[in-house]
Amino acid sequence: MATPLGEKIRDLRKAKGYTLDRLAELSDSSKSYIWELENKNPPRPSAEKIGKIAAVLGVTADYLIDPTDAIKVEDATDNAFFRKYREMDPTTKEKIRRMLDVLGDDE
Amino acid sequence: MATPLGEKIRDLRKAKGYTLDRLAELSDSSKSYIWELENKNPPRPSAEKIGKIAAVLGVTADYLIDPTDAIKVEDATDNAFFRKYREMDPTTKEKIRRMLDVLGDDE
DNA sequence: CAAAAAGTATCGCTACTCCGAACAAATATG
DNA sequence: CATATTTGTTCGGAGTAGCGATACTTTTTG
Repeated sequence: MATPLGEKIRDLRKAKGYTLDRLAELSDSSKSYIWELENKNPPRPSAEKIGKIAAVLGVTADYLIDPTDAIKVEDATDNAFFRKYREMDPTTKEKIRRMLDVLGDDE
Repeated sequence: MATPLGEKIRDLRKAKGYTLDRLAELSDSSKSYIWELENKNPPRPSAEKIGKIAAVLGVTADYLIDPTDAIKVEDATDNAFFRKYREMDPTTKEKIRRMLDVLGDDE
């Protein structure tokens, strides 16, 4: 009955020790609405709400929005790659990005 | 008349050379709605729409949502790229990494 | 235990999302 | 030029986000 979004919000909320009411007031929402996000499907919140909730819960909006259950495992190789990538000049970065777009086409 | 969100979307759309129609179809929206997001005051899109639009434009949803200019496009682009990279299969990631090594030689 | 707090659930309402389709402006093509 | 095509703009309306009110159940706390 719960959606990925709902579970993420509840887990994060619990982890921070917030009640529905508390999270609601921190994110300019109502208790009833937070509850609906956690329990009712399908939730279709506004970007603004998700942005505020994400900020309060200390995660990115992208994480909440992503419908997959993205188990994020820290990979040292990936992180090293990203650090290196970030130091490249803009045009090189652009090239790499396009490379990924192309390679990403075939599923 | 234009909001921060609207300007961001338009700038990114133009930079990619997309028409309203093209961006609309890539992000499962309508032409008229994309236009409203870019031009009308104040837009309050759903998280889902923003997520799709952000993905198509190669930035994070957080960048589009953030009303202040705290997040730089370049950072948002890099983060969106990294997120995409991490979801690739190992052999593709390997290819990208080697690509970066090659391009990093010069300069 | 009793009271307070937290969670569950529904309803009515207003304002807004998002679309299709028609219209206008711009640009391509002959 | 004319006009075909592509792009951008506008509008009406169906459906829904998100709130406050209310009421009930479960959990916490003293």
